[in-house]
Amino acid sequence: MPPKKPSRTAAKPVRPSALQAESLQQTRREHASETAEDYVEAIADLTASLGEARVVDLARRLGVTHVTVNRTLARLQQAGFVTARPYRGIFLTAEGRQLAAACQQRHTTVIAFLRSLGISEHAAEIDAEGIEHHVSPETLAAFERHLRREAR
Amino acid sequence: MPPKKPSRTAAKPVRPSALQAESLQQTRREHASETAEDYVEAIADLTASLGEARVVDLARRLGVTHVTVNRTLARLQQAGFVTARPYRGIFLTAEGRQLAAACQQRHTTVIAFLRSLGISEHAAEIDAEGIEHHVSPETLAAFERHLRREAR
DNA sequence: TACATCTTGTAGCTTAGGCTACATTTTGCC
DNA sequence: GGCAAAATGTAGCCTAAGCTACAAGATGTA
Ligand SMILES: [Mn+2]
Ligand SMILES: [Mn+2]
Ligand SMILES: [Mn+2]
Ligand SMILES: [Mn+2]
Repeated sequence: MPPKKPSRTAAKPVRPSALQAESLQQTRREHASETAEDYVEAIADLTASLGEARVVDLARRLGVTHVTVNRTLARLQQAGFVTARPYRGIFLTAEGRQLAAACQQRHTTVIAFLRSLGISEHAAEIDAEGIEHHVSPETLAAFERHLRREAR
Repeated sequence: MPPKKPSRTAAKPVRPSALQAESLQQTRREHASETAEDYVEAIADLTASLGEARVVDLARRLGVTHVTVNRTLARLQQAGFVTARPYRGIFLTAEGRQLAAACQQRHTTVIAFLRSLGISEHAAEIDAEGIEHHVSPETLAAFERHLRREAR
């Protein structure tokens, strides 16, 4: 017989499709909030070190043009994370500060966790910037647990 | 004096902007290849279990409509990862199979690593789907090292 | 063989996030 | 105060990735 006749009436795949679909949908949702998270975190960092966040500073730090920053800030304002008046600095709302604090904390934890595995500072910084947005509360807790165990 | 007069002549921020910009740019590059990776991996899985990958199967597994699958497949064909003839199944090129194998391996490693930290199967599956694309070779090696250590 | 159902394809819409080019406002400095 | 440079804003372009609605081909079964 020929090697593999595709049976039209689906035999069960190894990894269930429903679970992978759920995972991918969650990943897409995380990507949708990722920009907001990186922006508020950057704004909080800049405000802490410079007293305010300006469009150019954000553009430099985020690695995009000031145009991209401007349009994104408009959305973040709509979403209630920042306040901005034309030609003035950018500031976080209470909601924005809360999100920023959570993101800063998570970012720090992810980097510390990667470092604890012996990963170089440079690679840890780079990988953490992407990984952080896909770390569920359960996984974040496991990272913290591992760090506490390491500290013993 | 007022609390914080923003000095226009940038004092050095805590986290250097250049490093964060580099990290974010790398994250965006990873997102650009993410769709291709998830697709070839799904095509390989389906081909292994069903003998071929069809548009509907991919749509179900990826959690999107068949329209989205169709347009993405056109791009993957352009990129040389898959071959497809109208109304026929989808198949990987040699390059596609190579990418799929690497992604399957990495996916497996990431899940095993998360499980080894005590994370539940469900959370591990979901988080791995996002995390996998942001794991550099150095970090992947660290995950494997940790798994070998655990196995002792 | 006919026909209903399943599958695949396509037209056209939306949003997000990049960009260049150019206009306008603010700021620093003489 | 005036002016150049810096910062900010805006118009308009691109691509990716999602969608609904509809068209057309393929398949299985009566
Ligand atoms: Mn971050
Ligand atoms: Mn990030
Ligand atoms: Mn994935
Ligand atoms: Mn991601």
